[in-house]
Amino acid sequence: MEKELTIQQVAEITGLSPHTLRYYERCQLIAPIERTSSGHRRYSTDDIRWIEFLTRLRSTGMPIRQMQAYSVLVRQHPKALEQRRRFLETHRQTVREQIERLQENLAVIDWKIQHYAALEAQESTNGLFEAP
Amino acid sequence: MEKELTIQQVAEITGLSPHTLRYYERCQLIAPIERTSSGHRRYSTDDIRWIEFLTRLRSTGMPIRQMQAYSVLVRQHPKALEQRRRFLETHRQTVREQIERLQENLAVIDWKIQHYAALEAQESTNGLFEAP
DNA sequence: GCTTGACTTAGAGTGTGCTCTAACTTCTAG
DNA sequence: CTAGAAGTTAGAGCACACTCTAAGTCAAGC
Repeated sequence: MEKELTIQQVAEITGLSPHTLRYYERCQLIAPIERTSSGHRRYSTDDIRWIEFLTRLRSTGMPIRQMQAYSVLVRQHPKALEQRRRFLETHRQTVREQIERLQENLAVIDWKIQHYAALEAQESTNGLFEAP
Repeated sequence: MEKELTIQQVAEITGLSPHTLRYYERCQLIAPIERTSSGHRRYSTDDIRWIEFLTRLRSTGMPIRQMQAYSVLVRQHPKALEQRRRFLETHRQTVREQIERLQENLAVIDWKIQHYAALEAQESTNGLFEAP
């Protein structure tokens, strides 16, 4: 059940490079991964799940420092559920604000596109009148 | 009508630092700004408008390189409306995708928060049963 | 047994987008 | 007139998040 995956396989699954996977482990975003007798990493499916959640935090703009704090919290205080929840709630709020700002800016870009389209239309109409 | 603003005033209006404003000019995101006889910059309201649009592109994740390309297009080919529109349409698409990804990840974070809340509730219920 | 390719480490290097420094000039208020 | 605040430049420095290098070890197929 608990598949043991190589770093290369995990890289393919998660979309992170082996370099980045090792880097995340060094930064303590990931707990020390199991090793074979020869020192090669073998990832469990739980590890994959954790890495996948990490990448969600990352791609919602959470800095490495904060991810570190959360990772340490999860590993060292597994029973501090409320603290974890609060941490995620805070992040959720920043993500919501991020989305809102993006939508505002998107609206302005939309408006500009409309504006250009209108100018283009006007231009071609003028063309018609100018060349009877 | 055309107010002439100092770099400090523009910094306050736009939220960019004077350093960043000079940097943007060096990178050709901004056309060379008018100068007083002594060489100090004086920004026009049109300059402000342009800078404000730039910051929208920036905060929707457009890299400086692309902003450069767009700026040069606007300045050097003021009549290439269709090209500008296409450029913005392309960017609009990437912003939409960005928002979508954020919303997906937000949903997962939401789910986790719910999950923690449920565990917390369960814990306190157990507490009730354990201490009659 | 040997080759080829994947894995290991510590540490250096890279790209992006600012951000600051130093040395100097200029403006402004008293 | 002068102090000090604000402006100028070229270029150096910084924070972040990777990304790569070098030198070596290990594993799998022939």
